[in-house]
Amino acid sequence: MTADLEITRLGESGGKGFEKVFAFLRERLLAGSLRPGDRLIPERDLAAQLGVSRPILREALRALTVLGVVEIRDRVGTIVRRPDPSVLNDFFTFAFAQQAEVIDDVMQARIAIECQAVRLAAERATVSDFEKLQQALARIVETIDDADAGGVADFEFHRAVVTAGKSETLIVLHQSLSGILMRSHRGRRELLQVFDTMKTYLIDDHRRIFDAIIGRDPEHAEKVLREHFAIGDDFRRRAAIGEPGRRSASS
Amino acid sequence: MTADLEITRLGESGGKGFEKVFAFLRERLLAGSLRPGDRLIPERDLAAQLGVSRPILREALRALTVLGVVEIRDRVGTIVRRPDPSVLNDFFTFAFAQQAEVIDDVMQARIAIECQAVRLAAERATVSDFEKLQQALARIVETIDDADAGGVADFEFHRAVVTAGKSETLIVLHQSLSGILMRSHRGRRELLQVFDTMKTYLIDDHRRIFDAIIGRDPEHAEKVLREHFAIGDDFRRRAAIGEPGRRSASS
DNA sequence: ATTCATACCTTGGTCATACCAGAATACATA
DNA sequence: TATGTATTCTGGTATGACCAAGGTATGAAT
Repeated sequence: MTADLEITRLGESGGKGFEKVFAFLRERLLAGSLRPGDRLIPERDLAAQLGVSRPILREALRALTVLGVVEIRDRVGTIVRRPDPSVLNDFFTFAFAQQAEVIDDVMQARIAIECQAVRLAAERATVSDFEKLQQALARIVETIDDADAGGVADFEFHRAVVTAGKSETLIVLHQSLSGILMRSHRGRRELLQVFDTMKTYLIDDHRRIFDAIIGRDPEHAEKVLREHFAIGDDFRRRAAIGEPGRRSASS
Repeated sequence: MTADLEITRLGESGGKGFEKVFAFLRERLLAGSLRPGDRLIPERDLAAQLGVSRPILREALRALTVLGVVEIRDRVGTIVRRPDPSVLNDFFTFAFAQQAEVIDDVMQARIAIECQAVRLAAERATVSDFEKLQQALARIVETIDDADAGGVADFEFHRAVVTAGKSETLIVLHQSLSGILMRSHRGRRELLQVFDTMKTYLIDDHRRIFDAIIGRDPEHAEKVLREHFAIGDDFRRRAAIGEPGRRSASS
């Protein structure tokens, strides 16, 4: 369906062109005049009705695009999108990137998200989730000797945990934060730092997390996951100071 | 200072105009070639170097603007901004507008953030933080009979807790999530649902959280905070189904 | 030499027009 | 009715131009 905008007295709208248009569209979007799935009228017409040129109208539409509010489909039209939190990725990428020193800080947020998610997972996980977790766990065992693939498997397991939590918001935040960590040097290095003593830690810890979820024990699940992060951090810390870490994992 | 972009082999960059430019700028921003405070070269020059027209270049710049990455100053230039979390609010306004059903989900994320933050707070809080928390606590007691002010005081306390955690990432996320919850109907209603039995709950719970932080006990702090949320959720649930909730707060 | 007023250049803000390519649609044909 | 083709519609992009005000250099006045 095409949403025909009721344009009324545009001249008095404050702002200079872009600001005016953007504000107008935002109002329509937030008020609900424009609903997900609606298709805006053609750019030329809309620009004319709003009293601005097409380039300016497009600036506003593009701005709404990066906000995930609308989607401009080539040779089709501009349609209102269903609020999709995934656009947060772009934002977080900018917000936290380039600040290498905040990686540890971002990690804290990831821990926060996962610890909450694992609780929810223990309550909400379905049989399907169990299977996914099982597979992820198996993958970790399989790739235990491959640094790269192992890192991916590790990440996938954690992602499966969060997914099992069934919280869209947590899933989105986790995805965003993971992206940041992935891009960081430390994040990549982490994937490579797999010495022998780490293998059992990796496998056993993840299995315990899995068991806790299966056992529907949120409290224990979080506890185990939290320890998992603590130990991982310990490993990373040792690696950072140059200690080979060939000794046992006893702190 | 003016950041002169080293343009190299632009033709091969994938994407169609806007996408190409946006990707290029994003890469520069993320890589650190462009740092906060830097001023981009004039639009005309930049457009020429990137091989696109000025309108397209402006679309990309405008997109970066809504992401809070750069700031276009009229008749001055485009300068790279320091990551400013405040733009998240504008963003979330769209992302979760009129989607009341996701409020509970967002709340899960808030719980996640705060539970992690309170742990950190118990470890990192300074004397200054203690004072802030003390004041926030006192404010809660003062405004216990005022629904509006009380709601604000409650929020301020939680904010103080997160702040005391000294994690920029958690602070940013908390602020954003709080913004969403504030704007929601349920969020506002929550502030109004202050029946008598809730008063002691409000005061006692927050005091216990405060004590746990003072006592440098992360484990206990999280436990208390989590219970606090659970009870609050219980209150809200009862209010939602119409039960006056005059009974005691026992489970 | 210092101060200050003025003209000039720069730079973002905007508009109008034009062309392209492909999706959507209408229409003619088998 | 089914199908292939021509037309229209729509976004994607490029040019060139004009405006207004911030910056700056110039030069006169002190």
